[in-house]
Amino acid sequence: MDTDSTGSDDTTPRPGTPVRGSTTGRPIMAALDLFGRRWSLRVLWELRAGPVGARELLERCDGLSSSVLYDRLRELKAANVIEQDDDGAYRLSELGADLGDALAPLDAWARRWDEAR
Amino acid sequence: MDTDSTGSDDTTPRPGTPVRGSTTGRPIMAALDLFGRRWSLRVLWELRAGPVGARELLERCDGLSSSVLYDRLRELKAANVIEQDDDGAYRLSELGADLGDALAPLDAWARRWDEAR
DNA sequence: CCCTTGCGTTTCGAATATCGAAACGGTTCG
DNA sequence: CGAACCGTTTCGATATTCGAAACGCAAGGG
Repeated sequence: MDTDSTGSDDTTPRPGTPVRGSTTGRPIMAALDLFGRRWSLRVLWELRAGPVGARELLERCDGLSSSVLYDRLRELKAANVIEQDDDGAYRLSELGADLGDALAPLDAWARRWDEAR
Repeated sequence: MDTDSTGSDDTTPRPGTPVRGSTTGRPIMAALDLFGRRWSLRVLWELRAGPVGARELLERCDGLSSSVLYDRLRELKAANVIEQDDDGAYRLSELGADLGDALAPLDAWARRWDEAR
């Protein structure tokens, strides 16, 4: 069924690949597509602190269903943002850790957003 | 239909409000919910450069349907991230402009992501 | 041994979000 | 008047997500 052992598929946004809503292939557009999928950013967020197993991710993200979680994990893995260690738990790749850092300003913004409520 | 003239509704994430997937109301969770909706980040991205009309937003975001666009515009407006000027065009609020800045590292990351492909 | 517990994972019908195209009302300009 | 543009709404078709159940596997206890 899937000849690609990496788990990638042609619906996973990657830089250099045409993306939903944009045929330019600009990296930011691929990123906005990938992270615009529900729970995508949240899963990333929960992985910042360190490796987390799939079942614990489900507990931490109340309302996330396992089917969608595994869709996201597949996509993020195919995008080289996360990896899976030998005991099955998921963790950010080197690139993914950078992404976590890139998301810090968003966290800071959200706090200002809260104060301005 | 809607008694609130600001256009807000109880499905629009706001800081201090319980959010899909989290009852803690932590600001970042509300943000991740709001921006995890399809086209949400992209619309924000297209507004960074300045005011844009709805019909032009539709052209810039190939694949975005008008119905969803207006859902997003309503949500972002209710969240005080964007505003609408007198001639109908949309622009970032002060808070929204800060958000645009907070998203810059994501753009930088996406480029590194592209290089590491 | 079996039985329970916890894990990562898959399946599939139901609920919801998004698409896609058409239309409405308003304004401007010829 | 009528064509062209605008912001906006509607609604059936399609895609995504939910939600709960189950599978196979490994570890540990009775």
